[in-house]
Amino acid sequence: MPRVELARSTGLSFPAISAITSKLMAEDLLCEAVTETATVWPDDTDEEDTDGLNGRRRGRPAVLLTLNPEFGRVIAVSLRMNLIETLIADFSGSALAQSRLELTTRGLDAAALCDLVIAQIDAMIDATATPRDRLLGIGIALQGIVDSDTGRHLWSPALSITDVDLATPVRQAFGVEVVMANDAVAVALALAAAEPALAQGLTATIMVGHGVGMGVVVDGEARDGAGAGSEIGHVKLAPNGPQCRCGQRGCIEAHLADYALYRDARTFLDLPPAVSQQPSEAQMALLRARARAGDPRLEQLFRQAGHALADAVATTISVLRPHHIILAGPGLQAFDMMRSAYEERLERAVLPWLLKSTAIHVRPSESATIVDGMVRRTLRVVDRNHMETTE
Amino acid sequence: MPRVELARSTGLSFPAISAITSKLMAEDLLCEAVTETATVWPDDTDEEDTDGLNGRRRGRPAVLLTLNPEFGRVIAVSLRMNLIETLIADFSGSALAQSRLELTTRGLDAAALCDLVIAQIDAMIDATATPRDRLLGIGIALQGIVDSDTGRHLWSPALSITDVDLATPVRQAFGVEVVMANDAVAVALALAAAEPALAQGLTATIMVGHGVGMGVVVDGEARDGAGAGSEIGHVKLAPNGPQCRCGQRGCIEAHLADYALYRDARTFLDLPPAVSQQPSEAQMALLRARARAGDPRLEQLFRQAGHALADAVATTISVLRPHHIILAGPGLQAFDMMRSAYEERLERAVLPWLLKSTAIHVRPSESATIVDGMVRRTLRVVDRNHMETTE
DNA sequence: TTGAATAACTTCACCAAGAGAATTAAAAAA
DNA sequence: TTTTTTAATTCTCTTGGTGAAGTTATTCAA
Repeated sequence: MPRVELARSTGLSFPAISAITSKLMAEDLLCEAVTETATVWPDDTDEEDTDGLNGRRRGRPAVLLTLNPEFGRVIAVSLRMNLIETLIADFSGSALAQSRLELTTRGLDAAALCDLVIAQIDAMIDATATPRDRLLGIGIALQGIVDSDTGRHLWSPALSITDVDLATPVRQAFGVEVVMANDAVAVALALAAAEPALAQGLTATIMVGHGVGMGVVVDGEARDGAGAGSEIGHVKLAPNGPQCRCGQRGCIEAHLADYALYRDARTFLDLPPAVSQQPSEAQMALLRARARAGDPRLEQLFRQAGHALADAVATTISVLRPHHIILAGPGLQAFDMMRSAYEERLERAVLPWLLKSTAIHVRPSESATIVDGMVRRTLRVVDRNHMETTE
Repeated sequence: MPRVELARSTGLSFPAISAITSKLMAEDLLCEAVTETATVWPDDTDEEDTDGLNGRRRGRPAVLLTLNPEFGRVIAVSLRMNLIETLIADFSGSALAQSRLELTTRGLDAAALCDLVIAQIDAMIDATATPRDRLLGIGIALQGIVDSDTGRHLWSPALSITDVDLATPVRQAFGVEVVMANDAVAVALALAAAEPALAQGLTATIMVGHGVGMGVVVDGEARDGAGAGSEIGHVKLAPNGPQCRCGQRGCIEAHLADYALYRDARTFLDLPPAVSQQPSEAQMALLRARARAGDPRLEQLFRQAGHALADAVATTISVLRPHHIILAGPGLQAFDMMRSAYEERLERAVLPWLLKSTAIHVRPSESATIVDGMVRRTLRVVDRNHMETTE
């Protein structure tokens, strides 16, 4: 945040940083933070003189620079099974307002969907009294297949329509940049931002929840274009496996996603029916509770899910050879029940030399992670465009 | 090749190109080609004035620039099952000499392997009377797992030893840059260079031969670091499938690689034994001939191989979502017998929206493709280093 | 309180890379 | 020969950066 730190991290010289930051401050994009009395310093020196003055050092103290939160705002939308989540954030990424709209998404046609998304965005703008010219960008995270080149939404389990262009109408409605991404990419970004260790090298985030998706992040940044999102959930484990929502059989998702577990459990257990085959969070919690209570059939179901998860990880390691794999999403709340089956299968499904060179992290993230990550992605794109235009 | 073309392709201004090229010419890196009488022009104009003068146009003709072949030389080594192939090329990438050394690679220890590789390189230098200071780089393409960060050779089916550091001794012996890569990456580069259409966007090259590997090329360049090479061959199709050389079971490779096909065929057919379980090219040709002659058991074997190939393609598409997939390597010489099974399986194993957005190309390349691609890779790295140091 | 000491910034002179305009060069067409 | 056309160079100028020196704000020690 202080200029010295910027100089160190960018490798640029000190005068260059000075020039750039003063230009950005003239644009009101950056501003100097109020000098706090208890400034925390990075403890990168091995000196013994750690005096009692709360980490203060001699010399002129660094002036902290922050993004001016008032420079503008971005809106992130997460569109998934029976849920449209919307969030508006200021330029520093802090949330100002959010909304959740539950509805049967599979009942929508393309026009209705666009109208709905636009209405949600409008509502956010109104709720926070955001001037139109202060809206800098809109990010839409989608559950399903996004064409990385065109941004079109090719297919989603949440929708009965295919090949939807959501970006163009929204861009026309608000006249700002619209960023489309797979929701797993958004989660991957949020997790990489939260843990700096995961923002080093190639990180693949497998998100297990309503579906099974994957996002790829390189050095903390989403990969542009092809290769950013992945449909690991629709890799086939067996030619004649269980039915998947995608229409094919034997997909990893059909063994591992919440809808698959709930559907399979209902064949031998009395459980309340799910709306559009999509169990709610409460229903999934119930399922886990019953399994933990010791139902051997449910235990077997979660063991099979563990196998499927191991196969997803094994395939990802073999094909992508990432430095890190993050297992994320609400589905991981049942990881304790999958663990032994997962580990046993993983051992046999990946070459040991590959397994050794990949670190696997389990982070059962919440649903808010999607819009959080999407805000980051959108801000990043807005930033980049701004640089290019004012350069 | 001419300066105008460089300006167009790089987007730099004309004076900039002039300055850069004249600097490089002073370094003897570039030189002007002799003005040929029948200069071939790019036919990018739609003008009707295509006179009979063999494509000549009005105006000052462009001076063709070429890399000075005498600027230096690079050596590429391909290390694979029972074979060490070596090639020395001039700075323009033209081969000057090559050698093939057949031996039982699995009998070597680390020191013997290093000595052997160094001896092969020495032989190439001597054979072409290359002054030591003219050797700019050495590229080594390996069958097996290469650690993209350290360049260590973690595991190879061709060797009984694991975790070998071949780069350091070779670098010390010759004092030049040593580039390590998976052999599939080398093939991918060679194919991308041969067909400009394949050098656009993300291209995954699946090489089927002694093993099954994959190389990833983005816009004609090998991806650096993690994610360049992939062990798609060791993705598992079934937990208890056929035995693979890697020690695990059910790998794609164990259904598809030449050694697997030959081994399985020998269980029901009289065929000459293979050296170290590695059938020769002649033996594989014999196998294909017998299958084409109409042996139903062999036809079934190749159909199963077709299924495994489809699964490899399906997994690659789902995880990587590339623009192009190239199926390459000698194993594809039997593609006609795999085709129907391959197509039928592929249809069921990939989401149609993904399949539609990936172009699949079949290129049964020869073995020389590996060293060819490795020369390109090495030249590219040497170039880059040169730029950085003289900058 | 008052001056070192220290560290964060700033200013200034300078350099290098590239852009645009005008100039020179080499060939075909008139 | 002269004109036209296209390639390449030269010149000037802007821009984005560096290094060296100067300025400012703060702690510590006399």
